[in-house]
Amino acid sequence: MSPAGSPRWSPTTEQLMILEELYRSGIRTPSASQIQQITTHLSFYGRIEGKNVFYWFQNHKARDRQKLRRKLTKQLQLQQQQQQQLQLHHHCPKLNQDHFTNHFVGNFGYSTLRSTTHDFPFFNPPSLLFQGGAANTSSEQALSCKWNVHNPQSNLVESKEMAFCNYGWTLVDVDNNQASSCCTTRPVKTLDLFPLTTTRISEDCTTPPK
Amino acid sequence: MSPAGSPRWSPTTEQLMILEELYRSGIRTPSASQIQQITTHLSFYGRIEGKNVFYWFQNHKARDRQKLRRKLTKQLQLQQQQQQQLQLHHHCPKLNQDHFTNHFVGNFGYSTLRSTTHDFPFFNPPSLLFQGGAANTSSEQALSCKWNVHNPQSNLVESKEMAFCNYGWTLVDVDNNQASSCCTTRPVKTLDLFPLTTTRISEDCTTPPK
DNA sequence: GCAAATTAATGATTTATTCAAG
DNA sequence: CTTGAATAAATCATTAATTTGC
Repeated sequence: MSPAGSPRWSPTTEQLMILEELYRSGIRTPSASQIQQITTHLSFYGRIEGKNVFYWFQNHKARDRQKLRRKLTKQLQLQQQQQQQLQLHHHCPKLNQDHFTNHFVGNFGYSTLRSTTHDFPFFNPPSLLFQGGAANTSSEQALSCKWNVHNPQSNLVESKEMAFCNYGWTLVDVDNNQASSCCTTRPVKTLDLFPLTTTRISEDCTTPPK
Repeated sequence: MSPAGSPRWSPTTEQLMILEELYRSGIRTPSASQIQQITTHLSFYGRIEGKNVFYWFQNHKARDRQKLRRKLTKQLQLQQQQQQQLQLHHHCPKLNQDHFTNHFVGNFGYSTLRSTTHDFPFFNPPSLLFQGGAANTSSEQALSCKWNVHNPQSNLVESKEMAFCNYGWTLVDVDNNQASSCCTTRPVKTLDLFPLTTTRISEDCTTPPK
């Protein structure tokens, strides 16, 4: 029933574990090069394509956020309920200073949580990686585009290449092996994503965080 | 000041005219192959990349919808205002049949328009096109992915290829030169997008619609 | 007329929502 | 119900119109 091609990728346990490891390590929106490297690496454990890696991170990030939001709104509701219950039970016993103070503190706590929901405290920027060769410049008329750009700062002509990333296309600076400057430039470093053999992965993270 | 590389593409007049022509002809979400063909065609009039075409359609469609929505809400507001004014001036003169009829017709007109906003009456499905060769199957490990899928219906193994389209990646059925069935399958026909020489474009639409 | 300063369009990204397979 | 895949909405950022003062 599923000999060669299932219409939809489903990650093997090892693939999932590695992906989650990478996610935990801070990677959220891998670049094209990263995706390629991850894909290559994970294809050792089973069929996988670049788009699968791409979508996995996309969804995982989104659903993390979603989970957080729900948690917070639930907390908020609980808090509000508790407040109401307090008010109900005590039923305006005196309308004294204490009453108002309590109320205010409650609201304050709420708005704090809200703002936390918006700018997520997602660790440090992702640790990036670029291999020596980068994406091999394949046939000219392929679906990836290449072009040259004159950099007024360095007064040099850099060749750019379109690669998929972050929905749609993203630029890959071919010369520097670096994410293009047209995106908000994040600190891009040359780290190795897989410095060890992957056996180290199966250390203790047997239960993926629910 | 803008010799080779501007960080952002800005379409030439001809390019714009052709794009709008295509849009008017019904194309909304061109497939990878379409984008490639359009890009090739438009590159005759100036620098252009596949992603530009892709984004252009994305944005144009979205902003069309937006425009429509605003128009309709404005209409709605006007109608409601008029109704209120009517009620103020006439001030329940008789509460007769006519009054209610009027009111009802107003609301009816609105809700009809609303539903129109949702499932857009965008003409017929886009007239598609696929050239003979399609995307040449370039180097194996490039940023586009290829794989095989077993089709239970035809009992054949089809090769698929990832191409960019509709945000992120989309499948291109290499064997059939046809958009993948994983997307909502629209009637795909083999029509020529540019049957005539492009000189026919500059007929009368000298002023792009503001 | 013509540049500096604002504003409006619109190209490019990111985030949220939806669909559908398992 | 989970989650891979796809689409739509919202947002950011740069360019082009335009206004304004000279």
